[in-house]
Amino acid sequence: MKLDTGFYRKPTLDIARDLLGKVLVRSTDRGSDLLAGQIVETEAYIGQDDRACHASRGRTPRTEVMFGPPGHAYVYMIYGMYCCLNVVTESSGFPAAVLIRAIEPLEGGDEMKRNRGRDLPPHQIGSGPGKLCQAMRIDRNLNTESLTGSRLWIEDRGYEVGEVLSSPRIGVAYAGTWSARPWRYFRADNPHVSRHPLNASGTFLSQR
DNA sequence: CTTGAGATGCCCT
DNA sequence: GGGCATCTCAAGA
Repeated sequence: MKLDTGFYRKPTLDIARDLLGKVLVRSTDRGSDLLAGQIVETEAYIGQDDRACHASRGRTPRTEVMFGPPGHAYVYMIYGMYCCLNVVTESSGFPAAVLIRAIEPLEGGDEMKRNRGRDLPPHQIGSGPGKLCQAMRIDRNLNTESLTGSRLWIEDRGYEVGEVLSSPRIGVAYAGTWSARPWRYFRADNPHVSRHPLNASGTFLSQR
């Protein structure tokens, strides 16, 4: 069942943890089938004090959506060529969001592979915030989109999550002491997680 | 396996 | 103009 607004109006760390095992679903005009993937990795960005959070630099056109009501998409472009998907959390006026960092493809895997523009093994389709947006055709046209609408939403399909690990967030070394907070969450047993610690010791297949 | 460089557009100073 | 919540490819060990 589709998550409703109430799911997103909670403390952001709870949501980041609870989104693991939920299913991100995308409905597009092209291709009649849905694209769907299980969320296996997230990061929390919480408030104007959090120096890693885009909203820490104030209320601007880009960050406006984070100050708005929960349950909407915050999609921004990074490095000029990739997009990242966040879900806005907490209450209006308090800027916070959860970055979706990795998904395990469940439906439409072939189309996702085509969207990625190359032939890839399954664990490379959605193992990163830019990768999953490319795979599911998520770009800035979906910025501010409601997650209770018909183009992009998240479902609970009753998946068991198993062991959850946390770590500092990726790529925010500039954020001073805030960079050390363990606000990244990921499934311990899942090879679709980006930069999974087990990859280095060879338990999972290579990310490349 | 690892490391390093380059791509490339937008946001904010 | 500087820097960015990234990714891919090529080269080396």
